[in-house]
Amino acid sequence: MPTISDVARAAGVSMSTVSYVLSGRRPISAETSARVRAAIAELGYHPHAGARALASSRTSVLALVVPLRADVNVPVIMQFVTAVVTAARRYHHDVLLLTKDEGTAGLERVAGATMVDALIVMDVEGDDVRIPALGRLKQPSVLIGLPDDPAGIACVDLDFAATARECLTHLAGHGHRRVALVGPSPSVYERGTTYAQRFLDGFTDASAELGLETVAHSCEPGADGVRDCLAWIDSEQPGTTALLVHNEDALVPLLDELRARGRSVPGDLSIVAVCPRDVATSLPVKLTSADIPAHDVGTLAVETAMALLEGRKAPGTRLLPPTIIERDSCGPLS
Amino acid sequence: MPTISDVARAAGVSMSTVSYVLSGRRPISAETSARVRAAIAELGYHPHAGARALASSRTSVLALVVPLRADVNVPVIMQFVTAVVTAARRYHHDVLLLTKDEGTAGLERVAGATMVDALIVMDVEGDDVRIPALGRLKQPSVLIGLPDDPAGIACVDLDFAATARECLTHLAGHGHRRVALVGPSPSVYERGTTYAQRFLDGFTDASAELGLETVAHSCEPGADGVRDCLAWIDSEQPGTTALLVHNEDALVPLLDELRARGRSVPGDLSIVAVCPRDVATSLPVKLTSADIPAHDVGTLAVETAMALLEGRKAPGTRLLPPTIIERDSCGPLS
DNA sequence: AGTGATCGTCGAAGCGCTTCGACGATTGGG
DNA sequence: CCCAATCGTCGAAGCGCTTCGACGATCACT
Repeated sequence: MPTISDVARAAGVSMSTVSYVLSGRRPISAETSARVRAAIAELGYHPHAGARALASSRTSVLALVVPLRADVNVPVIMQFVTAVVTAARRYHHDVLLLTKDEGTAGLERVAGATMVDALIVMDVEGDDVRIPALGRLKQPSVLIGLPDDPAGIACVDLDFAATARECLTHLAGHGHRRVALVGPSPSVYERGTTYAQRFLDGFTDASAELGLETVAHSCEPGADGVRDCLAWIDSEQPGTTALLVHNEDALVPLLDELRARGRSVPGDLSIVAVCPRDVATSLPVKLTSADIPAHDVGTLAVETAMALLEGRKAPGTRLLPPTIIERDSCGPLS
Repeated sequence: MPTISDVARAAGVSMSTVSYVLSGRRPISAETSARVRAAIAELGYHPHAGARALASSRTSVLALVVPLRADVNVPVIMQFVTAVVTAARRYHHDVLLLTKDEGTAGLERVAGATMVDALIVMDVEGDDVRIPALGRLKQPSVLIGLPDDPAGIACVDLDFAATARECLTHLAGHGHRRVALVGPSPSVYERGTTYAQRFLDGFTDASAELGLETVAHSCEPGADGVRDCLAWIDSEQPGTTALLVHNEDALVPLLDELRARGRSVPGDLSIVAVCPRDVATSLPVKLTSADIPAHDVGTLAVETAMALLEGRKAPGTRLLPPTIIERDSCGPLS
């Protein structure tokens, strides 16, 4: 492995000149620069990441903390991950993957060892113990999600309250007056994952504003969970004409069950789903949906982290506005 | 941030003694060791990863290259990823996540910069251009999958040929003589992902050995793909009594379609699926399946990498034996 | 009692890089 | 035409750690 001094020797310049060619932090003449670059290519030189980190106290690595749990749709998680990795690469950064189950210790380990420049944390809970820990680190961090008290940490997420509102408005616009919310698994609420609560709050508020009759219920995973949830809705609010489904994994069994009961979509029942595009379009009925912009949120999280690293931009909370995409699952009230 | 010399001063020893306490590479008296540990805890000392990497040329980081493509089931990919991360942590290593779309350049970048000690590469193709590139690196690597020519690189995977054989044997044991293979998306075959081909080869061989009548067909994603595939099978081999499904994403639309046609499982048609446990058990019919042991494969990949790093064990190919789990989708021929 | 080993510790070299200060050579403005 | 600012480059000082060689002390055998 050639070092920077091999390159310097080959190009007939000093080490520092090579360094400045690479970093652009001082002006270097075009000829020198060209000679250095030629030497670099010739020798196949790669700067040693550890040495660079030691000398500059910058690592060009971002930590990303992902949940392991299965109660949130796995492909959605993966979309966040790939968005973060892809965006990080555009800023010449790599991504170190941590799992949520390491908890606070994992954050402190990678931050304390100066393995990363910044941290991005997914699946934060309302009263997440990791938030005070993040505050103590010398690296900046960005949350994907919105805890009760961000304590000055930057947050990025979809505006779930506004999303619920938009969905209800859409349904109301089609004449629906009785709507039920099929929520995530109860474990998501219990865990204090705030997106579920924010969606529910938005749902409740908008329901009142629009003068709708609504009920809401969580939905256990699996076909049984869906059946129970539908049964609950039928008994609690008979005559429901539309479902707002905030649960990707319930969608398949839900459509199955409705077909089994002979209830057509959107003829007998309208559905609006909250899910990524690809999920909405891969089902037997193309679902009218509020998009989960995992790609945008992940990208924005990286951009926020970069802004923080460059010292610009006060951290704050960025909630992306919802996008409703009309497809085939939402009809007028018959 | 305290450094090792702060710790040394606080404990009244030399830097090297602190280092030896931490690494255990030289004997240190119990009292000294205790004093050093106390100082470390007191000061909240964390060794600087870059400095350590520079001095020792070891990073305690593994690279993991994941596919971005959607033609292979995303939750399965995620299972590999979490298995690798979890196993790596047991060996005090972290995981740097790369995406396949960076190709050879990504490998060379992280390896050239000495960011990682070893690389684990998922979704390798038959004639994968990354294999020669991996061979040129100074770090060892492990493939999850089996290329045409591993060129001396260690490989870990499920034995897909044996899996196909076991599945057919299972079906034959239930009296089935006409079986159809519902394969992955054509793009998986075209891309040269060998697991699909190995499964098909095992299927073909076992079919001959067992004297079965069989056909095989790839299956495009979505409900339409499934319908086309079923239509092809019906016309090509009427009287097929069992399906061997090597395509997680086809499972849901397949069961839908069969129900729509009024064909009961396993009454009219038996199914054996190749998929992870949780997929097999989350469908309306609990599927008899050959397990995709993503967790085991990921773990084994990490263990192989560690063995390589420690210089023990000649690299080679480890194919895990299949496990068939009987559930409710496979019945006797009626 | 003599002699290797081994134990327990220290000091120093060096890993490969960034960055600061210095310095001669150019510029540009007044 | 002079002075200050800028350009282009060099040398050296670290960044925080591991590891090698050295050395006195202890130990286990003869």
